[in-house]
Amino acid sequence: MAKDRKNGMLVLLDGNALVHRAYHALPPLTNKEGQATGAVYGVAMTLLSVLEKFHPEYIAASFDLAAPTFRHEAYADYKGTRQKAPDDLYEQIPIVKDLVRAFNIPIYEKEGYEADDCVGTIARQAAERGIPTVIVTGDNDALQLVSPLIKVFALRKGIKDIVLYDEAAVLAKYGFPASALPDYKGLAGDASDNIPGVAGIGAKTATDLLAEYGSLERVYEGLDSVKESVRKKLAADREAAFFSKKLGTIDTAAPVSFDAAACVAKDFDVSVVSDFFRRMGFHSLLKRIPGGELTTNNSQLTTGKTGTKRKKAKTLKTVEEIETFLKETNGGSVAVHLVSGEESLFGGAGIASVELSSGKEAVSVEWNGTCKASLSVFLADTGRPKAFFDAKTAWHALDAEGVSLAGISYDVMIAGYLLSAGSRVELGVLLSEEFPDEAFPSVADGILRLVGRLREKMDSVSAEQDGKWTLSRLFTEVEMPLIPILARMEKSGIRLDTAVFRTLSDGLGKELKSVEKRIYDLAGREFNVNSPKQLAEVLFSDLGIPTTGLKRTKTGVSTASSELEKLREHPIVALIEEERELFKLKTTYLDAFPARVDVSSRLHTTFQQAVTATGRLSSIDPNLQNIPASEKWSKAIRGAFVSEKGCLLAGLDYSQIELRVMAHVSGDEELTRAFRAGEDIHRATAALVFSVAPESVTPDMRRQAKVFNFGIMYGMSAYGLSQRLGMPVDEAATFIENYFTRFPGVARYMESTKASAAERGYVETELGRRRYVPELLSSNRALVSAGERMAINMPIQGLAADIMKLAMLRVAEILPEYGDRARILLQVHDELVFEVAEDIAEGFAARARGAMEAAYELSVPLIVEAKVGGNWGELK
DNA sequence: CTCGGCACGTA
DNA sequence: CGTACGTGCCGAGC
Repeated sequence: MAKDRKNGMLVLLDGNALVHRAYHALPPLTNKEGQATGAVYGVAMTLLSVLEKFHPEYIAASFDLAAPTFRHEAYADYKGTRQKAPDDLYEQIPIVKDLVRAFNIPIYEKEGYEADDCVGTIARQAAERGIPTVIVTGDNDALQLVSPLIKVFALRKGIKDIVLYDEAAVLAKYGFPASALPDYKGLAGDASDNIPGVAGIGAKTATDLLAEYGSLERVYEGLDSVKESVRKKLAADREAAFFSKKLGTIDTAAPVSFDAAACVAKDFDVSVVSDFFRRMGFHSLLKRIPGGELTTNNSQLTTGKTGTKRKKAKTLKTVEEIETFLKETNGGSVAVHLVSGEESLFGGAGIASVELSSGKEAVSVEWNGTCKASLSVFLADTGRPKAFFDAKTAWHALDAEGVSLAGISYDVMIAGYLLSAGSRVELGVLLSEEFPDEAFPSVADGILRLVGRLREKMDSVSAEQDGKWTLSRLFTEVEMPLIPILARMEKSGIRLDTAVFRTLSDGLGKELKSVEKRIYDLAGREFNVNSPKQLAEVLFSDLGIPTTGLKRTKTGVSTASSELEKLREHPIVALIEEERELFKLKTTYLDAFPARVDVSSRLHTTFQQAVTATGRLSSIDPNLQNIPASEKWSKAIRGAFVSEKGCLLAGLDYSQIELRVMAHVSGDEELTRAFRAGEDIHRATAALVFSVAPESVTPDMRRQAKVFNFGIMYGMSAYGLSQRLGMPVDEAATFIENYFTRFPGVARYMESTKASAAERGYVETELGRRRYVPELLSSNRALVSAGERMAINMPIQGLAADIMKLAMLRVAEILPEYGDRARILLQVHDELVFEVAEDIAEGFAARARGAMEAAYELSVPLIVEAKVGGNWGELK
């Protein structure tokens, strides 16, 4: 939970306690020099988590110094029973100090004092000045410091298991207030520090005494009223009790003094921290430092906030300066980069500043006051063209602050994606690929430069495309206008009846228990059914089921359901399949989704526009494009996706869009004829390949033809087909041969696509969307075959995706007529889900259907089926 | 802890 | 040895 910027909070790190905790929580890691780094890694992880979580305004760390403390001088056995920590732990302490210094964090330490004395003293001093403080430690001793202004962030078992203790949490844990913890040690002692306490008094008695008397002193004052058995023990060890309390008390009067100015959390030098992480081999942590992924080994390219080697963007502070800057752009395109507070580990949530670049000049503007107001006008102005990397995310960030974004003219993320669909599109990657030797004064400047570079590249691709459509047209007329539509869909979300999910989950939980029990009975022992490894062991070794004819995976015999199918006779197989099915449903959907709904019970996905190799959208966090649709579960699960009161859901899906597209791109006469005649395409296919009259096609023949139709589009082999249909390979081969004789246009399409892909290295859709297929250049035959299948499929799947995007644009055009009474919620590749006011639902569905069918002209009809209902389950 | 492999949900 | 995705769990290895 990110806090506001300037929250005035102080974070104090107990260096030694964190090192100890991290050392024991992680396996013994080493960097490539063989240096032990496990504890350093753990502390680095913790530090990053703390910064990401609190964004403190002040921060400091403390470490023990070697000299003995007053505790050792007063008590020779202090920590006497503690095993000396291994050398490779101590070796890491100086490295952890380097880590802390790399982050520009001051260190407080004092000879004769332990780190927690320094931490306690600083915390007390800060609290006296009204500064809220969080102590980060791996040690519960610090809990005694908890007060209204002081909290303790304590690592427990691992390093991910962290609890933030305030007064109530300490009281709940111990049954007495935080301040009484030293008294508790006085009574019960502390074996880990070899603090004796009162002999014979343990946790239970100590807690009872403190709950009643409040402190050690009061216990002894009221000794007469304590029951005899305990009184005797207390009386005998009076001196030890007070001495133990003293030993167990953190000294908050250590000779250190909190210097707020010195502790102000400064933006650190990204290159220093990233160099440190590289030296340690912590490559996975690089991406957690803002701008860290943009740094190269020797920090040449640093687009983070504080790289030292590049000139800084000028910071504008007044509305006049902003207006002057905008005026000088002469209405030209301005690149915009919103800097979130999160991007600085010492910032906070929300937008912190905005970087703008006109090409001539790059500036940064703080996001507050009149500057924010002035920028808002600019951002909402349709007439001011603005370029972004990932405009949709910016749209949401601005929307969250009540600012509208219009005039999105260029998104370099989308442009980069269209130019290299399939490879990952990240700003840092694009910049270093296009401008390897340059540093940019601001991210916005890099974006603006990319606009120019990617536009040139796209123009040159478009120049070699001779159809009606080109990559540039696809970009300008389809992908760019789609951005605000997707943003609105994501913002709308879809309502989930969480009660339905919870009830289903409970039911499935019980069902799972019973299925598991039956599996264990049959197996003769308990094991983890969800572990393919353990399952294989049980099936093939314990139960002795023969593995002949089964596929193997890298790690052993496959237990995929298609393989288990072959073991049907054994009663355990059906149970395993049921277990997997129920488990998947429960964990992926039923348990995960209710936790993600907003206050209105709506679930918001993110549609990714720049990831798939074919032009489809993808849906993540959560994926709403793979909600079960099977006969068995769709009613229960999709039924819980409901319409708002007074509204209905409308589901409009393209019927057989990919097969229609295949008919279109292949020009196959028979396929085209069947679609034009409105025939059932699978039945028609079956009639042809089985050489029977359409009316004599049996359901099983139709099922086989359906498998076949899809198989063809994916470039399926005879072997694959035989597997799917459970027939011998030669029979499947005959089947395929027969198909291609009956559909010669499809055969020609396959061959010509493969040939042109091999020659040019890429395939395209009719709208100019391109996919490069480097696999075709491989010398590995399997890879080439895989490449051929991708090449065959992409123009089909891709054009279907293009058509759907066009349809979304056409539908979005009619939405304003309905005001806020109709909106798009979801896209599931060939289906759109709308939420519409009840009274107009049917009428709207008819309009939207018309828009979708007219989205693009194919040589065969595009047919859309529309259904209206109160929930998603009723729409199929 | 992080990440690859497996399994499985969708079109 | 059929395309395109995302997610959850396990278990090896960092």
